[in-house]
Amino acid sequence: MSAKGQPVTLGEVAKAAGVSIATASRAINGSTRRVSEDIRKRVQETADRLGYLPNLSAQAVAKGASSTVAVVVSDIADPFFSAIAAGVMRGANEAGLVVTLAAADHTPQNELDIVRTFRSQRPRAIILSGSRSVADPNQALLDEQLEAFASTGGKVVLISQSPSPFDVVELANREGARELARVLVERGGQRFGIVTGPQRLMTNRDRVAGFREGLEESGTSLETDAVVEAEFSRDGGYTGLRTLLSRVPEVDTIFATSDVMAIGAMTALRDLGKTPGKDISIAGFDDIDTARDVTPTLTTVVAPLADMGYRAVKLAIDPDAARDPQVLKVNTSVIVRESTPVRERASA
Amino acid sequence: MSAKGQPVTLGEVAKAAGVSIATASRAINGSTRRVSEDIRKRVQETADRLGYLPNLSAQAVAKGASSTVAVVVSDIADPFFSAIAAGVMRGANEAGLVVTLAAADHTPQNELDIVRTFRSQRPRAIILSGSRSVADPNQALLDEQLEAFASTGGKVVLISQSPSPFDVVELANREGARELARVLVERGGQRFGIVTGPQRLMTNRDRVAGFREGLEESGTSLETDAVVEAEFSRDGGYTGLRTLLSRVPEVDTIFATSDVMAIGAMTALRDLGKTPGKDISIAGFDDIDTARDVTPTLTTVVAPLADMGYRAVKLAIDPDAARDPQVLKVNTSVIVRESTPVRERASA
DNA sequence: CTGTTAGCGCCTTCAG
DNA sequence: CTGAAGGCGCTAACAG
Repeated sequence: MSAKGQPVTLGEVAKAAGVSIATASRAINGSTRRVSEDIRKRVQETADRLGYLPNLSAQAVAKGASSTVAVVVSDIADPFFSAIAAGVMRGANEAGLVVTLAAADHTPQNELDIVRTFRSQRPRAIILSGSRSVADPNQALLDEQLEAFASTGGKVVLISQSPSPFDVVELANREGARELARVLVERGGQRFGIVTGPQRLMTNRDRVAGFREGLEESGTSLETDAVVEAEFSRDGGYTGLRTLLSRVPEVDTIFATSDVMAIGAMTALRDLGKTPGKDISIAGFDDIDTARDVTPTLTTVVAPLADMGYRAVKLAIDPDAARDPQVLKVNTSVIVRESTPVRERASA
Repeated sequence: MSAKGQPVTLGEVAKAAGVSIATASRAINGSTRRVSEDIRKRVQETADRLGYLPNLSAQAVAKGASSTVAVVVSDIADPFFSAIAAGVMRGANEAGLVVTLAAADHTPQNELDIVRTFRSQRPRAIILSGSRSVADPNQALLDEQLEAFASTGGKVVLISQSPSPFDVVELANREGARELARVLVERGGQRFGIVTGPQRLMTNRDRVAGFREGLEESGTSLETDAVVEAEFSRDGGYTGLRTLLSRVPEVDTIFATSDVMAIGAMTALRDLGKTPGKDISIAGFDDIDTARDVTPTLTTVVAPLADMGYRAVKLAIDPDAARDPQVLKVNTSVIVRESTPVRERASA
């Protein structure tokens, strides 16, 4: 259609329409469109004809505010984070915002670098998803960056754990795990084991603590060796389960602190010649899509991940910017599937 | 630390360091840093002290080129696309580029809107992933947008099918499916069935055509009713399989044109009282992570998805911008798992 | 090597 | 309601 060239500029549209550049601006992108209707139409038409598209960067410099929201995830290929990202993108889309995404790859240092780069973009908001760590040396530096961003008018939303100086969308990890424990006891579980990700991540701490509480409330308890810590991934679930079974062979019900780990654990069980959902019950946390596609289908705690992402955006663009930091607690529910059949009590 | 305020600007750094704004620019962001070492150091130090971060938007306007690469996916929660996105992000990160992402949600109209928004961002490149459709009325409009983007110096890379006026990263769908067919015949398959996504998508066309070829080369063929079309999703796989079995009950081996569909089909099989990998063999395409976590583990055609995303970025930032459009063919390989056991030939 | 001077594309007072 | 002028933060010639 056209040879190499430069994008059409607002000035060109103005000239072609026979109006000033200011009028063109008001006609096309103006917030308070106080422009006579016929001129507005004329300008709009020539803009369309010329294929004019506003330059967002230029708008951002001029207005001092961009239309971008920046999101940090640990790993976009992890269904947990991609579900959150999907929700964020839906929310951003509704608000006419552009999403920029970066993966920290489970490395605090990367997270720090990413936030720095994001700050350079002057986004409207930065959304961080991923568990908070305890005693992370980088945490102070990260908070410093976020604080600085917030102090220059940026919004920070954490999909993580409170307390925090910023808005937080917080999953009811503890409560969800507690209810799961109760359900599993009701279904006849007696000897429990846990395969968990690193305890330095609050998510894992809370889920383990909650599960313990639920057990105790049901009059059961956990043996000392029955909690195995491994990588927070499918392979971690696999190795973690083997360790667990070698230490406490007689467990009948296993809680993995994420579905991804649970799925790895189920494969490990099979490789040990045991049938998950029959020889041993197993449950996870998150309710990722795959949970209903594995065999047996996986009992788990439902976390409305996409919804959490969506709500994080809503918090981020809340017009009442000067309010106090807010905590949005997100509730969970337990869904029982085939992996945790009702079992006979040996001594009841 | 600091009260509400504006971000630190280059001008402030310059003043604090006692140099001109131009020198500060050269010292910090200058490409050809022809600045005396001691001044450079001094400027850098005061920049750090003040917490200066360059304004990317301003840089983009001034330079007339941004440091962004824009990516369109159909659905980020789909493991197929999130794997590609992961690769893109890795590549972009290596090149110091920022990634902006949008989901078209399988709707051509959305895709068009997204590309328009992306054009406004003036990204360095736009990467489109997702199959090309045949006879899509929006296709012309989309191509027009992309053409316009390219004609103003933007790079377009398609993770899709050739031919195309743009760079393409193309998966060997046809060849992969053909090899899969051969393997399945070798393992004793005799009555084949296919569950496919919409034939309007080139991806499905090619995979079905290739599978057919492979069968014919092996002296087998497909019955007329044995190809069922359904939605290109897990649920499509589920319903598609039921239709297939009701039409041709005696099939012994099924090819689903994606792993996601295959997984839905496996669940459907079980719901019909049949055991996948025993009563009926089944295979998919893509090798998403879940393929090795389902039971039985899924035989499939490996598509190096993350790698494809990575390579798409590399193509996008290829310095030799003025070269002819390039097609990067990506090879596949078949991986045999439990879902396709060797079976006895009934009549051999 | 450094500073001065123009811009980049757009928005936004401020006059008319 | 419209236009002229200044400015957003930064880079890129151009002189010294």
